[in-house]
Amino acid sequence: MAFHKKEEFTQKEQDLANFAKAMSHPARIAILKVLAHRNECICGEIVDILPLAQSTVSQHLKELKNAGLINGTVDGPRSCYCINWKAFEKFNSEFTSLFNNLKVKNEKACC
Amino acid sequence: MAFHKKEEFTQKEQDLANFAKAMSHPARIAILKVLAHRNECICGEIVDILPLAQSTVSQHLKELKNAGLINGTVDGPRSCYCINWKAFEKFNSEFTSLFNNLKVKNEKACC
DNA sequence: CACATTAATCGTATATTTGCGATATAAGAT
DNA sequence: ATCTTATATCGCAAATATACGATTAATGTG
Repeated sequence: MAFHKKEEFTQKEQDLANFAKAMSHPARIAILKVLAHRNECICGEIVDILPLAQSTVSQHLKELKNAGLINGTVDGPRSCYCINWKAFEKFNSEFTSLFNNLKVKNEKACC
Repeated sequence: MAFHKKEEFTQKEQDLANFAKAMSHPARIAILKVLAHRNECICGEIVDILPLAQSTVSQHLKELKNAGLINGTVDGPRSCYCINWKAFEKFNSEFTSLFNNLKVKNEKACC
């Protein structure tokens, strides 16, 4: 990278990119899926489900948490995670506002 | 990575992750924005707009094209790109189907 | 034909991500 | 107090991503 130019873009562009980056690995998609399909929060069950080592899963969880996609609370020796729905709503609205307004008129563009 | 485990996940998980990866860089978000806001296809105007070298922009365009987010046609010495709206629709529906059904009942989850 | 223009590709340096085992931490159980 | 269980963190190796300049390819222009 020589010197990351990411700062040269707008904050919104960076935010969207960061959100996307958090979801840019199948393991993290799988984690989100597990979390989304439970009413209760999960802990290490994710480790059993995913084909990854415990430390790797922990790292993915940390990244999802850093990106704000999930919330996590430490409960003694075990941790509890769940989806941060507000973050997804924010992403969804920013994502669609970027594209959806223009979709109709551009549908039959040149290429 | 030692040996990429990405194949161990479902195809849908990989597809979603790939889509997200394609959007995981602010430069690529910016490119998509430019393409979305024009009725005509653009070529090297993107290079003028972005704070990146021509070769770098070309690389980002290639990644977006490989991921199927944009279409591109070579027209002599210049190239013409535009958004692949169908891909975005597919992503949007898969993305929302992953989460939206569960959103309402989980809204007030534990953490 | 020589030259300018536009964009892709190659080679390379550096940064970041992914993954794991080992270790540390924090609580409950014995 | 020691042991067990559940997780996080550290340190490292390998893979990918990011960025750029130089080069190449393709076409139009003088």
